[in-house]
Amino acid sequence: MLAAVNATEGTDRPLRADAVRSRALLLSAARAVFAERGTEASVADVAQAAGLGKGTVFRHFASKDDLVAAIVDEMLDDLIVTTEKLLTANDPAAALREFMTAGIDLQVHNQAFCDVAAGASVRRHPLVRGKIERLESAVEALVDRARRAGVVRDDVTGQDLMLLMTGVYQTAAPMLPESPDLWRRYLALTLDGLQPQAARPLPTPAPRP
Amino acid sequence: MLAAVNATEGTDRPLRADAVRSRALLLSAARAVFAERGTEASVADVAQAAGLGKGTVFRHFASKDDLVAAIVDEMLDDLIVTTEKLLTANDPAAALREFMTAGIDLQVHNQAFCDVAAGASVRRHPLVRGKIERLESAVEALVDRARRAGVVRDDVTGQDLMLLMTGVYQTAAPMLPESPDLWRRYLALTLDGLQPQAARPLPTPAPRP
DNA sequence: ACCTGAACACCGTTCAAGT
DNA sequence: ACCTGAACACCGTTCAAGT
Repeated sequence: MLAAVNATEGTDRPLRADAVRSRALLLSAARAVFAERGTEASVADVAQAAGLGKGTVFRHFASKDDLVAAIVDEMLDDLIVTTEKLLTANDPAAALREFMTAGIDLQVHNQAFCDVAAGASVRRHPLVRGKIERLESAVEALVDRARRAGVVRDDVTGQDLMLLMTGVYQTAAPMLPESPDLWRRYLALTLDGLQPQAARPLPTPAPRP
Repeated sequence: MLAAVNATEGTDRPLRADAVRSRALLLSAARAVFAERGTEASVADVAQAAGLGKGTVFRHFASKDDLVAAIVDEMLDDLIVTTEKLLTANDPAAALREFMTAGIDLQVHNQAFCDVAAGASVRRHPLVRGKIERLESAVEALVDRARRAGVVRDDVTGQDLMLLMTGVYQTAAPMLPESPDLWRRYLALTLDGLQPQAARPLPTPAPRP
């Protein structure tokens, strides 16, 4: 019930060699299993893929959510790096489009990431929330640049772009088994709505950052 | 394992009076419970809310999915009626916007409906699939009218509008607890992208109907 | 310190026993 | 015919017993 016996409980004294190995095996197994079958794959499945007992999972991660959060955290790091690189790209409009493409691609190829992008409980996990905010501020900078270049309407925010990124994926999701590229259609449609020329006043303000 | 003992198994001889009552109690309880807490509420909870044993649920519905499908089916019927009424509205652009609003409103106020609109397994249920197709053809007619009036770009289909309806909801979903009206922002943004003036060529064709 | 599997409270589903 | 709750195979999580 309480804070649980995480390997790094409070103070982080060094792990024993076998524990280091177990942790790495678990993370690697979780990456593969959750990517393919989503977060509803069982903890027992992850433990088996790692060649360990399922009790060991809970020695290293206080809950299944904590394990999922660790995986998703890595993926968010990758996306943050990609986004920050795009901040120095030549074409600000293309940079914005490439951020959206990278984020949606991640969801298409990783079932775990799109579970989280949609409402899964891991979204509220402190580790994940923090990373989402870091990503959001990088995207905010990306939008600012595009706005100054006059290639995006001036009433949209970085958070809008973040939400639209997952929204575009979700729009196409029901058809993706039959039409794996359909998300590109709804991305294009969304980008058309983001043009300054298309702008009509929005009825609801962006939520406070 | 097999087709299961649904109350209307194959031939539908009339139900006994107590069975009619039980079925009605179950449907009514399921409506309330699933609307509030989504489809992850347990069958035991529905049974308890109906004042019946949980075994009774499976006498009337072969699986939990069948029960959810019965509820969602009713909601789709309502949305179909609303949509068909809109076919005779004066303003074709407003009619399209009102369809989207009605569909999103349903998701905002009914957790079960938005579980299904997102990828839940019930989406593939034959009962639900059939109703979605009926709704889709009504929406197709709505789009045709708007297209002929020149108020919507000519490369979008009824299915596009259906997918966008659930997509707009999903876009706002993570923020809805804090900003319950935020979906109106993304609906407006999406409608801006649907204007003929905003249209740039789309990279991926609509899936075959 | 770390790993493990049996044990617990849940879930959807089945079915023998009651009316 | 219909209802019921115990029983089953799962799930996430805990923890005593092993190394």
